[in-house]
Amino acid sequence: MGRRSDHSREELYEMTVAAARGIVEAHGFRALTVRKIADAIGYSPGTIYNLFDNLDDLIIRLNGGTLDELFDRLSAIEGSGDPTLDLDRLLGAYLAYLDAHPSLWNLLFEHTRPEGQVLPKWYVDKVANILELLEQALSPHFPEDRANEKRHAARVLWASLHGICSLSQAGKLEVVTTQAPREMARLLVSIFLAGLKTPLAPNVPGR
Amino acid sequence: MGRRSDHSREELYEMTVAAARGIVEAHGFRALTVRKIADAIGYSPGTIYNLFDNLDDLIIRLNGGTLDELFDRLSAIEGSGDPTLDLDRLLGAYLAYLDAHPSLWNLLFEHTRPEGQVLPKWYVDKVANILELLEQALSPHFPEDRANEKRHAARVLWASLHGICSLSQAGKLEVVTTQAPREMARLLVSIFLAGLKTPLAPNVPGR
DNA sequence: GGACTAACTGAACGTCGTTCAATTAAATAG
DNA sequence: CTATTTAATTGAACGACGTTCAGTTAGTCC
Repeated sequence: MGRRSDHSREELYEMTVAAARGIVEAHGFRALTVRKIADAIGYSPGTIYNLFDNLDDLIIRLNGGTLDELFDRLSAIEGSGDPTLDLDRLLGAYLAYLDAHPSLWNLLFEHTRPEGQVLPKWYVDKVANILELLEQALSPHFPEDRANEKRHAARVLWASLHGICSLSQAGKLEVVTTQAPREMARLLVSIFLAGLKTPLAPNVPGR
Repeated sequence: MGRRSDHSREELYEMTVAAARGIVEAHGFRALTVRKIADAIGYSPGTIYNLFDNLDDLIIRLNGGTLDELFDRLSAIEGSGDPTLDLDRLLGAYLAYLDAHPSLWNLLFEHTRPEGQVLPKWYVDKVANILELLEQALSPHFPEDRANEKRHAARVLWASLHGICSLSQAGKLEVVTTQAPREMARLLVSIFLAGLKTPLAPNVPGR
């Protein structure tokens, strides 16, 4: 069979990503194969390689969409100026998304590129946008001339949250509580904020 | 060819795990295949299935050894009773191991079992042993009747450290600094400890 | 020395990501 | 309107993967 033009290139692109997303949400990221995606959209595997470099590329695009969604949820909540309150809201929205789309969240972090490959700039930018929201919430704790420390703190907090969700979801924490990640994340945020309230933290890089 | 008995079953087991470890350290965990392991030890792929349930099982055994090594390094440092000092030493040893064996550390956390599979008890116990060390270091911050909170705090700290190392190693943090994980981990520990020093943290579940 | 057991092999199965010559439809030119 | 070019789509093919298992052989036991 030759050219079909049942769908435009853009339509095909959207269909492919949507199909991939559907497979991941329905059967987990281990079930995501090029052949299954092709089946789902009614095209052959080869066609997918006309749209994406390879499966890794496709996954990164899909993950980009997930980051967009996450950003939308997080940026929808307006800041109050109180870090404790704002962080609590951000955390709530984050965990709500994780609850609603565990498989997508999983794909976001469990997928790793082959060595040597770096993430494209547009992807890194999406992450930076989310980190920006965290920085905003942390702002009251840092004077303007300490923007760099704020940057670091936001990244540390983000990475820590990720660690909690990641390990508990993977069952690698020997946790008994059912609602473990939520409680642990709350505990982290409270300890973290209490730590930031102390006038000067020791051990800060560059001490 | 039939029975060879060039090696005992135990020897064969050790050889296999060692070969797997060598491949991971040399070429990363994506390069770890049953066929390559078999090549490395001079046996056929089928033999490996005489020793392990499957590749997942083999990897978990290998990871078990990594956990043992990590525990050895961490338990070698004797506690001083000062949480700041002790945590700093633990962190140092942890990061030193991560530096020395990045690929093993990678395999430890990037490997995920197929859904439904749970980690064997002996594996979970090894993790618990490491967490015990963290709990010990945190002890001065918690009275004896708050052992449960100590438990939680140790797990939160461990998971957070993991998140930092994981994300920065995967290049998913948009970090510019080269020595990023080390600095970030130090920052986390200092903020975390400062947070624990405050008599009462808000939002802690059940406090 | 013959029967039994257990180790070991290697071919085979089904799956995967990926490539590419061949085919065919749309787009363009004359 | 026809001929030519261009681009989309296919499906077979390749090499590699994890895993299985009938068949072969070497050690073990009586």
